[in-house]
Amino acid sequence: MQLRMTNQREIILRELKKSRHHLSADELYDKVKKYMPRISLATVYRNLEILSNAGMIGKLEISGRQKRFDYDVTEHDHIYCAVCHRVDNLNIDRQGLHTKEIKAVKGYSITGYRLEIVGICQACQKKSKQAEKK
Amino acid sequence: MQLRMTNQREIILRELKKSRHHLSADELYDKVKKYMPRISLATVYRNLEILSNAGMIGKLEISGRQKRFDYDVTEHDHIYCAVCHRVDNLNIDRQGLHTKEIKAVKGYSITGYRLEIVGICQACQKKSKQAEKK
DNA sequence: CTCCGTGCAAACGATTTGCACTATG
DNA sequence: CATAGTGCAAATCGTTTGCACGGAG
Repeated sequence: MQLRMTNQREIILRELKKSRHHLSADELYDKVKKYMPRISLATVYRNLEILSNAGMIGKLEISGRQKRFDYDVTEHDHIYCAVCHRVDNLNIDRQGLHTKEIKAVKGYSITGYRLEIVGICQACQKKSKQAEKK
Repeated sequence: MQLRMTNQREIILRELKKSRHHLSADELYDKVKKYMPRISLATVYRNLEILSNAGMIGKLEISGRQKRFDYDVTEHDHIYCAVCHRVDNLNIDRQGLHTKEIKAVKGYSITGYRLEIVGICQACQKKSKQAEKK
C-alpha cells in the first residue's frame, strides 16, 4: 500500500500548509476547487485522512464539531473560540500532566492525551461588547 | 420556562444515574425502552440536552465521536479507550494547568478547558494479546 | 386551561462508501 | 500494466426539527 503523490493530493497538502489555519474539509475543498474545479469533496476527505495517517498533517477532533486539519505536526495543544469556532495553536507547559497517577489509571495503557482550551477570541469579545452598547 | 418532571425525563435520569457508565443517547434509549416502549429517540436527545443544561447530568463531547452523558456532575476529567470507546472518570491534579500562560494566550478570554486522556483499556489490551498468539 | 413535552417522520450536516473509470509509478 | 486514487451519487451516522397531539402543573 504505497502512497502516490497525485495532483489532487499535492494541492490539498499545499493549500493547507499555505493557509496557516485549521481548515475543515469543506473549507479546504473550496480552496482546492480554484485550482482543480472537478475535484470532489470525497477526495478531499480521503486525502486528509491519508495525509494525517502518514503524519504529514494533524487531525483535530474538537468537541462535537466538524474535524479540522492542522498544517503543524509538531506537538502542541489548541485553543478554540466557543463563539466563532476558530482554532489557534498553543504551546504550553505540559509537565503538570506527566504524573504517575495518569500512567496507572484503571489499568489503561496511555497512548496520548488531548488538551483543549476553550475561550472567546479577541474578535468575538469585541463583537459582544459592541452588541451590548446597542 | 420551567422544567416539568415528566415520566420520561424521570426514567432517563434514573437510568443514567443507575448505570454508572457514560452512555450515549441510543444506549440510554435502549435501556429506557424497557420501561417505556413507546418513547422516541428524539425525546431522549431532548431530555439529555435539557438535563445537562440544568446541571443535573454532564455532557461529554469526546473527539469526533458521538456524545456521551455523565452521571457524575462534579468536576473531573475523562479517559477513554481508543479501541472500544468506553469512557471512565478520572481525578487528576489539574494544578499544572492553572498557569498564567494559559490565561493570556492570543487575547482569548478563557472559559474552560477539556482534558481527555486517550489509552487502551484493560479488556482491549487482553483482547489484542490473545489475537497476537493466533 | 395553558404551554411544555411527546412521538413520529422527515430533514440535517458531516462523513463514508460502492462503483466504474483514470492515471501514477 | 497493476492497482492506488478519483468523481459521482447514494448511503450512513448521529442528531435536530416541524408538527399535531397529550399531559403536567
